[in-house]
Amino acid sequence: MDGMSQEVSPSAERMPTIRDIAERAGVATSTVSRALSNPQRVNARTREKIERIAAELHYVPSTQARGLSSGRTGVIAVLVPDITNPFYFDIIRGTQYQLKASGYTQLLVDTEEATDVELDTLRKLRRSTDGVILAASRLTDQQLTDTAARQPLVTINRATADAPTVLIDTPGAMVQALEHLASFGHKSVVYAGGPTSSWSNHRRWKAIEEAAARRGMTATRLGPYAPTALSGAAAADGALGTRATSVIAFNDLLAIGMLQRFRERGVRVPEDVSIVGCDDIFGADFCNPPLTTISSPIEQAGRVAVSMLMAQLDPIRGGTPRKLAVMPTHLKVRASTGPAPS
Amino acid sequence: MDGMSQEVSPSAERMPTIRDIAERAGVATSTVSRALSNPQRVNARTREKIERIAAELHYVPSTQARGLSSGRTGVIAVLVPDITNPFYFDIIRGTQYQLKASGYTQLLVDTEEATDVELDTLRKLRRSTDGVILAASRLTDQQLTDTAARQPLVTINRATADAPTVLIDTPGAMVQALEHLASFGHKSVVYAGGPTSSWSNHRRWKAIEEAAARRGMTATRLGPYAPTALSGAAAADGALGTRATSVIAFNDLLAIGMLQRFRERGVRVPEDVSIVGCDDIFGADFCNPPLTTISSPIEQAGRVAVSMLMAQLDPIRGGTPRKLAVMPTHLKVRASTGPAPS
DNA sequence: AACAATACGGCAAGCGATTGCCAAAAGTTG
DNA sequence: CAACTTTTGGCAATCGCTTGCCGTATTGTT
Repeated sequence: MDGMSQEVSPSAERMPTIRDIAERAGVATSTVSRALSNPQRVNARTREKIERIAAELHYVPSTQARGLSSGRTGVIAVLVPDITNPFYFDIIRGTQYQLKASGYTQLLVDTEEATDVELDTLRKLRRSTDGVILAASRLTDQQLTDTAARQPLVTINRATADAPTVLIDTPGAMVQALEHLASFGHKSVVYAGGPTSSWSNHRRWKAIEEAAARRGMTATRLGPYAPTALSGAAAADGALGTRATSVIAFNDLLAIGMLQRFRERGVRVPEDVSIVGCDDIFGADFCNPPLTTISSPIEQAGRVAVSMLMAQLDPIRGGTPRKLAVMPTHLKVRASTGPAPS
Repeated sequence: MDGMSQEVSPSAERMPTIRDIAERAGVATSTVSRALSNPQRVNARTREKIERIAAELHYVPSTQARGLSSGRTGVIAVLVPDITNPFYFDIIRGTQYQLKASGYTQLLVDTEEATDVELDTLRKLRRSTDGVILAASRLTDQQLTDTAARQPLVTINRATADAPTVLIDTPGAMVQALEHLASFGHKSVVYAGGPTSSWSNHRRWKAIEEAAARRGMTATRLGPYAPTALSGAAAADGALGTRATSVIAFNDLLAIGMLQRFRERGVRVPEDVSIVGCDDIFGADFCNPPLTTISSPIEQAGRVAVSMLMAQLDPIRGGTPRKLAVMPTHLKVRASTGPAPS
């Protein structure tokens, strides 16, 4: 008995390498490498033998070594401003799903709504990823251009000339929302704006401003507010100050926060004020009242972003990469909007 | 002009390596390596010079190469059963925050509530990560033991003898919930159970069963239900069949789904039936009615898990690793619970 | 002043794969 | 059957960085 020599610490036994396999199989390491990652390059019998031994040894290739020599890492980074914002769940879901299907690993990073964190992360990731998907980037045009020149990139909800983009057509739906409100007799609307550095925020406001002008409605812009339920209180109070009868919020988080604040202050929704959110996040359907909001196939946006990135990484198989994909949106009418108070 | 030779594709220019820096600085690569990752090992003047050159060149070390030679990857994987379940947001937030502070990169993986995906991921990750945090693992005890023997591991909400664990004391709060219901005169409670493979699920039921027995209440177990709002409909219908006056749900997702279903069916909450959730997720405070639920410092659980893992990875600095941390919980009473119908 | 200790930098051997190049073996063809 | 092509496998260089081992240069100790 030599039970004393037992090793307890994890990963004590050295991991098998292609060399171990090569020795056992009586071939060179190059053959093992080919058998495992380029099967048709090697004789079927040899390959089977190698595969069997690899399985016996519980061989797992080292992504590090593979990446070092091949130049590819098999990792795609997905950067989102705030991981706890439910809007990004579905995007993340979509990218994760599609990346997995393409044999890539997803590296998820929360950039904390901060430009410098985003920039810094991007820099660090340049070496260790094959590409990145940038959701709702807070970067300036110049920064984005520079970044796109340095690493394969796809943006979501942020148009650039330099990188493929997936756009969710919320501005289009904002117009629908406005018409919906107009049909209820609302003459005035306030837009509870999001972060100044958000590109979508500007687009949404522009769309509302224009559509309101066309319809002879008064549109007021408030904010910026942080895109969180907490900020909803400030936004609600601000909206009340304008005496507008309806509000469109930058996103559902903000809208839900406003809903809560209105309730606290005894303002009835939709009797006294109508409110429209944006994104149709988790919770929009069960808040009180359920929120009229702008819905879109967000998970699909994530999937599309991945496929655009894949096309960029492998231009041969991917064909001419699409430079722009626009996801359709539609207004989902629930109970937070109603006739204007008379 | 030789504008023709311009390269357009991203990452066209070769990335600078320590060799480039070494040449420019007139030192050996080993010195550069030390200056950058072991600063006190090299003379201050040399180091500064190297750092300056590195900055000029926009040098980014290759994590691949670093990992290959050092054996450490700087990556910690966090595995969660379902990335879109809001419960995990805060955990993820917590781990992300703490990992970043410790200089690690977080690799987030969704195991799709599937044991085999979990196992497979774990295997692949063995080579490419320094450790893993396993939230609400669906593995069997045996599988968990094997895994813990192979790679540094910390579990959340799943006790093992073989790995440090962070437990959220929901069973304790279940007792509180039961007493809360009892004080309202409820004589019967149904537990809308979660996935069979969930360890927490069993613990929660055990706690309820015992506490109910002590108090002379009738406790019925229903399920298993998928821990999603969608399954809430089935759970609600099931609960109605038992004629119990109160229900405790496996988690808030399920509880919120039940809330919606009860509303559809004209069952009033809490007048006809009281309902208690678990986790206090995003949405629990603004659903209709706001949900009485079990709350805990979840983000902190994530942070604690990371620090336990760090202690495991570096036993010298980390001191004797704690094997168990229990996060306190408490009942958060909102409007979904009330007096038993007479 | 003689000796020991310490600081600093270089050499070179890896880490575990991939891959271009080459030679031997096997298969084709007229 | 000779000449040629295709398969198949091996050799060895690389990828970029870390690190053990050594030789000097510098500083400190009696």
